Amino acid sequence: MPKDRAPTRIQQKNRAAILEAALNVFSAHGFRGATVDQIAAEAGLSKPNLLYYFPSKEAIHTALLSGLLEVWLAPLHTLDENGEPLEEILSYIRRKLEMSRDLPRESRLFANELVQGAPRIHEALSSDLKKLVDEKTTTLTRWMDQGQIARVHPYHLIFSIWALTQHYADFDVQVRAILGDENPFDGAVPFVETLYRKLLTP
Amino acid sequence: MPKDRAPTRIQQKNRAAILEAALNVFSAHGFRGATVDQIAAEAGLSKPNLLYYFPSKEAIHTALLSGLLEVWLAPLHTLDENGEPLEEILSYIRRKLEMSRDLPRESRLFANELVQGAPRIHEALSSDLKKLVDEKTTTLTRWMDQGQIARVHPYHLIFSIWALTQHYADFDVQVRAILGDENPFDGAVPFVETLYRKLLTP
DNA sequence: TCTTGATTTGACCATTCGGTCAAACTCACG
DNA sequence: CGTGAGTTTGACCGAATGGTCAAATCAAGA
Repeated sequence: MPKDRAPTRIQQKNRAAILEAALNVFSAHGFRGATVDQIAAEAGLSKPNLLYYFPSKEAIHTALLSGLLEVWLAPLHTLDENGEPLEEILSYIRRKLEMSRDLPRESRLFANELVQGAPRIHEALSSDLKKLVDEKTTTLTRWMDQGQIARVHPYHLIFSIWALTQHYADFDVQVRAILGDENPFDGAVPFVETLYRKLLTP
Repeated sequence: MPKDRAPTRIQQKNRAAILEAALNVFSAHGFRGATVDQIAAEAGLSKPNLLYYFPSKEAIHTALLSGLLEVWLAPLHTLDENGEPLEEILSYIRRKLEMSRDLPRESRLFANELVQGAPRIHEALSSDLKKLVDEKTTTLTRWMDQGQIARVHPYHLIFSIWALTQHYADFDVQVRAILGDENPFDGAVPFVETLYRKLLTP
């Protein structure tokens, strides 16, 4: 394996290619369904060469997940307690919808992991994610106490946003099977916006 | 393999045990992640004995999916065009939530399949499912035309119901990691009901 | 250029997996 | 009981898979 000194150009390029390929393969087939050969082929490397950069299939998956968790939670981080409540929530929702549209592989990577019981990220859920959500629900609750948005169960409000937005990435095949040629997001954006305006307007 | 005459008691019992075990294993690990040995062990049979009842792993999966698709879509079938619109929709939603609570394995079985592109049920999506959804959106649209419920995009209304209700089964680990000991459905039922009342009240 | 560490690979290995088969066992019924 | 169909299994097979290793190749600095 490469020394843990400053990474060479080749190391940077190959590590990036591997993670990109792994994102394709893991998100499409799940951890167990993905093969090292498949990832190596997609990254343009031989299998032993790939295993020169990451010690195991599991290590690739872990690196991918932990690297993307930050990206994945970024929109919720930006929910600003000092902003205008309804607009803050709506712009969070819009960003989540954009992520479903622009980063569907990332969404499906997490969906695969979660639906199978999150064996590899259970830890992060009950620590990092819970902490972040608790922090933001505090803000939501304050807004409700001040009558700036309608009072609803704050945790379920967040769950509903996740469910509604990620549905378009995770279950894309189903959505497209029903909508046909219509672009899902053309209808989804105004639908979801209307929904949350009606729900949250006091 | 057993003759296709009237199934014996043993055949009935073993076939049922296999499908039950397969539901456990496939819903927890996905198609690729499940092994025939695992299913056989859970059904209390040896592997060759299991393969005496079903010709292959794929055949078990197919039998399971097609058998459950009917169950899965039953609640939407019962949406009655002659009923009271909002109550019809709300009782559909309640039934879907009950299914997430009582049949989470079935939900995750389909979720696993869908998130990986539905390679084995794509056909059923664009025929049976689309037909059913088209039929019901016609009813929804008529209700909107008559001003009995608010006008929203009918397809996205259905997607939102699926997303919100199935989320509690499919991403159960995540929900529980955040809610802790609180029973998810205690909060989900009133939350979702409020949401759709506000959305759909004209 | 030469050397040394970084990179790449063909060959190989152990294990797992889906599936087969012939032989053995069991059950229902005449 | 006896017998034939229905049921069960141990042993086995070929392919796929994750991973290893020694040897070969490459690249950059002295």
